Amino acid sequence: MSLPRSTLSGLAYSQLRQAILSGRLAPGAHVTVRPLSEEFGLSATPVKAALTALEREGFLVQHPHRGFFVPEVDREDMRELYELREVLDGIAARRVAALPTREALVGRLTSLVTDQQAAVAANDLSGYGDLDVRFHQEILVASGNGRLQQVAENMIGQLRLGRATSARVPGRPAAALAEHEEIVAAIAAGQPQQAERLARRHVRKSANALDRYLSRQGRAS
Amino acid sequence: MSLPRSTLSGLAYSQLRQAILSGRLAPGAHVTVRPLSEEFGLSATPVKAALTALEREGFLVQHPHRGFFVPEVDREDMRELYELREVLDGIAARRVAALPTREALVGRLTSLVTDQQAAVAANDLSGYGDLDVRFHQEILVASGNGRLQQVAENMIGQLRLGRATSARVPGRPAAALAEHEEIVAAIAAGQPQQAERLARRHVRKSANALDRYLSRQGRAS
DNA sequence: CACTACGATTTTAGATCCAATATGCCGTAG
DNA sequence: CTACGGCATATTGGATCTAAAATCGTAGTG
Repeated sequence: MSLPRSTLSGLAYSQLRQAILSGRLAPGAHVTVRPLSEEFGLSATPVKAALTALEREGFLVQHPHRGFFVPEVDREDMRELYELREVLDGIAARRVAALPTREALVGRLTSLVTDQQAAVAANDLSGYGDLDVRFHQEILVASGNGRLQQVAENMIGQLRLGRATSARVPGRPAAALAEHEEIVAAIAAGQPQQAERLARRHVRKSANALDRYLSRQGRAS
Repeated sequence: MSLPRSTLSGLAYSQLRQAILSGRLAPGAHVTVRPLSEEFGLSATPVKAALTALEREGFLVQHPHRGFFVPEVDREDMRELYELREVLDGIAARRVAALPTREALVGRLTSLVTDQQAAVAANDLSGYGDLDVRFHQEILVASGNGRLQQVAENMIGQLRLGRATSARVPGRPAAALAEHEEIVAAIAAGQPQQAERLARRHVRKSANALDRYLSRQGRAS
């Protein structure tokens, strides 16, 4: 949930969020007010408001009287985040599989899966990553539970702070794609329990693949 | 006079949060800055910071250029909140049932269940309600997932905004108590799957009981 | 040469001030 | 009697300014 765009605070909020998620403000960086207010052409007040809002969402951490820092998401944090995503994505899949009006959603998901196949075939990792995020977002939005959507998207955002993504793991995109197909099939068939089970397994497998990959990388370096 | 050892914003935050959750600031109320800053003996700045923080957590809603209002939690909101709580409490129960060090937790939970039996026997609804919150909080804290704890406690807080609680439903406390005992037994026995299943069913039953009760009340009025 | 104490600088936290916007009331016209 | 429009008021959103806390560099001492 973002602050209203009509206010300057809202403007500073979205700019800052973008800067953090894009990595322009690197994890560990000390975010100070004055350079930002100069960059945005604003005074300190709306920038501070944006900083406190982002702190509440986990995109910044605050040390009293020292300021705001971009958090460093370590493997333990990733474990926490994936553990939450597992159940959140699971309940979202369960819900949409029970929707009488899920026809249009299934169409959009099928189309996204097709695009994902093309991206995997072309070895376009970054493109696949974007499509993957959109796939999960479609399901979250369609779940009709605004709070669920908000919390899950926040977790996805925090995961992006740890620059590592499971799409980087060799062979993972192809496997994830097959799991996406299974999930869509369960949703289309109207099988809530199955959809939840598959969605949870999908997230769990992504988490495990990434974790194993990072541990290999850690030993290699 | 002793200055607050933390920040004044933090002071205003906890005071305000308390005022909202206790119902002193009723749902629908327009929360304005100046009366609060006078009541707390602070200037506007820390009060505004507290308001924006509470807005991010769902304890206030903001209309641009109009201000902050205490949200009215309707039955649809309660459905959303309980749906989330179901999976959050479920994963927490699953985690603690897999902990090798769950002995102390089981002791605390057993003691809480005993107190709950006393409260139910004495027909002390408010006392039971507090013990119920503490029961679920113990499990969340012990889960070791800080983000899970934070999100789940936020949902519990938002549920408290809807003044209705399942503890008010005739017969529900006794039933919930029995479910608590089952959950503790599954945790003590080290059965993660069973613990998750029972915790989810427990939340679902509370939600259903409350929803049916409210629909009866709605018709009666 | 290392360590500590002190002071200058930076930066946050808070207070106060100002402008822009929404609301509510009242009078007037239809 | 109702609907519309403008004026007065209240309240937010934002800017500026001050004070306090932390950091960093430097100099002096053991």
